[in-house]
Amino acid sequence: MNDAEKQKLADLLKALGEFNRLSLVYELCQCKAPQNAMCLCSCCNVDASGVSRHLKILDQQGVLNSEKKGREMIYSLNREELANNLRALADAVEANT
Amino acid sequence: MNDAEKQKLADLLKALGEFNRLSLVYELCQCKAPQNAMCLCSCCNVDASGVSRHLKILDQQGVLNSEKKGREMIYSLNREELANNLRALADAVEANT
DNA sequence: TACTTATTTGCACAAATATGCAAATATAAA
DNA sequence: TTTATATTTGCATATTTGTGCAAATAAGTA
Repeated sequence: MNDAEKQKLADLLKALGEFNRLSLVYELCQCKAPQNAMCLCSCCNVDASGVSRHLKILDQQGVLNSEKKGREMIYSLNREELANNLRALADAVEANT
Repeated sequence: MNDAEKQKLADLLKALGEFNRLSLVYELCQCKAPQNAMCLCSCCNVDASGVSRHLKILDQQGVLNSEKKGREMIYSLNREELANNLRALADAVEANT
């Protein structure tokens, strides 16, 4: 793994490694249907602008899928990619044992 | 998942989500045998005190096993626990799909 | 058009974080 | 005991990060 890949993974883990952002991930985890940002505010101890910023960070790291629908932003969890990234690290950790 | 568990997981992910600490994890990943801190310095862009601090953080989050041996601290990767934590999150992410 | 709602952005600020250096500590070796 | 090596800790500092508030933007509704 080269430095760029390692930095990318570190950025992903850092994005997940904040309480309110992880709460957003778990909240979206429970949702069958995509949710708008206001709907996600309730699981967080931050105001709308804070939620917006957290969602943006998660989106930038590929954790979320986002789509603008009218005046709303609709988010859903990018389940497969996130799970794959986590499992790849788990596999690496157990390799060379 | 309650708040305490969520905070614990966030702390683990944050510990992993820093470039030099993730480098240490990958370095230990390659090692068959446990390593002392000086030996691990080489994979990091920080001096010995910085490495010491990073290793302490990883240790506190259960990522590493540590043992004092003479004047050295010997570290190894807590492979199974780390892999299990990552896979548990991956599983949660893909649940309710 | 005017009004409401959803989201983002600019700003300020407090707290956390990563870092290097020097000193302290611990332990092995001469 | 003196010296060398490994690690930790205190301190200062620069940077990053999370946050709220108010204003700006975007888009639906009356």
